[in-house]
Amino acid sequence: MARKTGSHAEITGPAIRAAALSLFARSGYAAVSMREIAGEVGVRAGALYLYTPDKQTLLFDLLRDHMEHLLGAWADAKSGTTPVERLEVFVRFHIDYHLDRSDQVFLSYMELRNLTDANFQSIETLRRTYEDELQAILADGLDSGDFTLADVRVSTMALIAMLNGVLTWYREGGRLSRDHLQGIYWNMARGMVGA
Amino acid sequence: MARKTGSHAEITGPAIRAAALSLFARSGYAAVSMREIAGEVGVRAGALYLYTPDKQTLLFDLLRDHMEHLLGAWADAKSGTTPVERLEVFVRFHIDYHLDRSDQVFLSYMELRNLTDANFQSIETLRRTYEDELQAILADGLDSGDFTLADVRVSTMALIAMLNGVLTWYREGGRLSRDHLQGIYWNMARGMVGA
DNA sequence: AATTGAATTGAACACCTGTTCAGATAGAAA
DNA sequence: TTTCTATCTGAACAGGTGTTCAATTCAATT
Repeated sequence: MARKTGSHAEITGPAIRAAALSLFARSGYAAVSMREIAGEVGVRAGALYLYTPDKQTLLFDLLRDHMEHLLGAWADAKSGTTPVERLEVFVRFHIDYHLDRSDQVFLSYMELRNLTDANFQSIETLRRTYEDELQAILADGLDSGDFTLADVRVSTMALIAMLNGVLTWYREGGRLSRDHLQGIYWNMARGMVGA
Repeated sequence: MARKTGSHAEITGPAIRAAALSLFARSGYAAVSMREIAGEVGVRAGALYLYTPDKQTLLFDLLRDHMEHLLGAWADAKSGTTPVERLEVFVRFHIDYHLDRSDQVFLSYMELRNLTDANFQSIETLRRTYEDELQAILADGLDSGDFTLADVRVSTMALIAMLNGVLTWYREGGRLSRDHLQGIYWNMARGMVGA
C-alpha cells in the first residue's frame, strides 16, 4: 500500500513541515524523532527524505522561512512618520505576529542552539535585520528628542525581550482582549523610551 | 581501576551536578547523554546512578535547587520601604543574580518542557512565588499612587521578561559595566511603571 | 595482615536514532 | 491494456539511549 488516493507531493511536503513545526515546538528538536514526524503525517520515516535531505535542514528551513516571512510581514505593516507613531506600529505588529504564529516564534528562539554553525549564522543575520528595524526607530526618536533613553542597543533588546514575553503567558480568550493587551504593552513601551 | 585516590562521594556528587548543569545549558537536556555527563566527570555512566535515581531527577534537582536558592537570595536581598525603592532593589538583584548564574537561569526556563507533569508543577509553583514578590511591589505602588500602570499582572510579566532578556545578549567585559547596565534597566523599569 | 564496605566498572538489556535503498504500489499516459 | 514514473514502504545499517547489576578495586578499620 504505497501511495494512498489523493496523496501527492504537494500535500505531503507541507504536511511534513507542519507536523515538524508542531512537534518541535511542543517537545523540542532533539526530543522528536523522524519516525514521530512521519507518524503524524501518516507516512513512514523513509518518505520524509523525499522532502528534506536531513533532520537538521528540516529545522533550518522552518526557522529561515519564519524569519523571512516575519521580515516580509513587517515590510508590509510598517508605517507612521514620527518615531512615536512608528514605535506604536512596531509594538502592535510584533504582538500580533507573535500571537498568530506562536509555534514558529517559539521555535525560532528555542532551537537556535540545535542549528549547525553555518545555519545559525544565517538565522542570526535575519534576526539582526529585524532587530535593526526597531533600533532604527529608537535611534531616530533619540535624535529628534521624542525619546529619552540611555542606550539605543540596550533599549532595543529590552523592548524585544519584553514583547516576546507575551508568548509565555498570554492565552487568547482569557481576561484580556488582544487589542487591550496591545494597548497595555504600548503604554509600557512608551514609558520605557521616555515618550 | 575502580576508585582513584582522593575520589569520594562528596566530590563526585557535586561534580556530576556541575557537569550536568553545564552540558544541559549548552546543548539541552534531550541532547545530552548520561555517558557524556559521566565522561565530563571522569567516570562511567553506571556510577551516576549512585547519585541520582535517573536522568529526569537530575534535571529536576538542578531546577528545584536553583529556584530555592533564588528565593533564598531574594529573601536576603530584599529591602527598601517605598515601592520605588523596593522595585529598584528588585531590578538590580534580578540582573545580578541572572548574570552570576546564567547557566541555572537559562536551564530553568529552557528545560521546563522536559520535566514530567508533577515535576513541572513543582517548579512552576516556585517560579510563581518569585513572580509574586515583584507583583506585590507593583500592587503596592499602584495603591500608593507611586506607579501608574494598567494591569499589575501584565506589568509583572513584562518586567520579568525584559530583565530575563539581559541573558541573551549581555557579555561581561564588553561595552557596558554591570553597574551601568543595571542603571539603564532601572530607568526603563521606572518608565514602564510610570514612576 | 586480614577484613570490610563504599565507590566504581564493564558488560549487558531492550529499545531507539537518523539515514539509505531495493522493491512494491498505483494513478496517469500511451 | 500495458507502460511509465512519482511516491512510499520495509528492512536494514551502524550506532546511540537510559538503566541495571554482578564483580572488582582500594582506602580505612580491625
